[in-house]
Amino acid sequence: MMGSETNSFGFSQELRLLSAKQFSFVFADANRIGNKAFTVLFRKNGQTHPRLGLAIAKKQVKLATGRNLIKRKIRESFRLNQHRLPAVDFVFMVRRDINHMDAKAIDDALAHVWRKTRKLCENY
RNA sequence: UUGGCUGGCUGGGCAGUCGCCGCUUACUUCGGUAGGGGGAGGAAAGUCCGGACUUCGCAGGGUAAAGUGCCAGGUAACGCCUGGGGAGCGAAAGCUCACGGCAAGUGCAGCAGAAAAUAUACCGCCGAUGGCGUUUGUGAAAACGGACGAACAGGUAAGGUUGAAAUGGUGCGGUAAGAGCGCACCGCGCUUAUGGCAACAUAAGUGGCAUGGUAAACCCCACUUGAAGUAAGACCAAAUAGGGAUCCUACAGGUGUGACCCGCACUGGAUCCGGGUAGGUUGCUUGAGCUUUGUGGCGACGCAAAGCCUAGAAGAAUGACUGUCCCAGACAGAAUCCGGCUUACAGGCCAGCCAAAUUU
RNA sequence: AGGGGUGUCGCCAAGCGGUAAGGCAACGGGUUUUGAUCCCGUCAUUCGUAGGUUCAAAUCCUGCCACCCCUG
Repeated sequence: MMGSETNSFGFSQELRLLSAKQFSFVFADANRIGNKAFTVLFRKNGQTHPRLGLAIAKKQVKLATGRNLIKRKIRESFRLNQHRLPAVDFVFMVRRDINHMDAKAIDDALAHVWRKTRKLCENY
């Protein structure tokens, strides 16, 4: 069942939010999910696939290595789960508590976000 | 072997699967597909210095401002590095040092202390010399002399409890008391000689102490510096607004350069046309490059030859998962590029040196 | 990425080489029947931190740390 029409688990340009306009579109009228690690905004995009945008603030995560690590984690998880997600645009923002979390806790937080999104979108 | 010092290297390895960003080759229905190959650091960091590169009117003169500060060398350049000198620390190997000038000028030093920069007043010491007082000797008297006293003139800077710092130090002589007043040694200054490119060192002579401290106080001396920064800038170009180039005239005023002055450019009129915001392309990686060998130099480093191409993004790429091995992986992520400095850093490896103990 | 600035008591701050002002707040006491007001007293051994210069540093110099602002 997974990946019935597209077998690829790639992460190309179409799956990302690229311009400021696309980000503004999400911010203008967004649904909000939160947990310990993230605040996630999402909005239906009218396409056949979901898209991902990242907004990892320097204020929340000080070190560049730390920010890179978080972005990689999110992208990786999104890449592997992309075919189970509804066609919405995501914008991920981080909370300060993420500094004290290990890799496994961040994975759990991401799984929580994907589950919650699916549930909310079924109600549309 | 233990402890210490110095210099350098390294910064998890291997295999598989799924992904990301350039390059290159082939195919292509021009969307892509397949193969090959590459893809963070020693600090990529702080932005503290120095350059390259680019633009501004091409940076000329003077002032101001800022920086550097023993000497010599290295370098594209430096506030960096190397070697040397001096001072300090250490038993040693070795380490540390903003290390020009207060005998050009000005300023500053609370409290305490006699006094804080002027060698003089005060306390004190002396009172030899001169005068004064008392007493006494000689003498007829004038006068002359002796002893004692006060501290009037005067001499003196030895001593004076302080302080961060007190006007060369110690000893001997000397004296009324004292004093570089004299002498010896030490310190300091000056002169000469020798060694050294020089900083400086050594020796001899000489002065009789002059030159207290503070320039990370103003300052003086020597040397250096135009400014901004790749979001610099260049090119292609929807929109919108009116400007731009060339020639001529004027030199008053205004505007412009990192601050000011000089200097310089522009502003006026006539003639002729294209302009440049969003967005895109470029700048963008071959470079004071790396490796090896030889060679000159104590060394930093230079020279020569051969070989190599080693990230270039634009929401921003190196990761995730699984297995396995070990000592269980620190600090940390390129954004124009180099040379340094500074700061962070689990551990591991190599070389040289010093000390102690032991063994041969 | 580049450029600029600020750190002094719980808060707002002055001081810029010689003993760290002041206000608010807090605490203790007085006045008052009680409260408010008012009055008196207490409150900084290391001025963000580590060194250096000086006899003496919050102040001068150097290196770090934290926070804030500007350009786009």
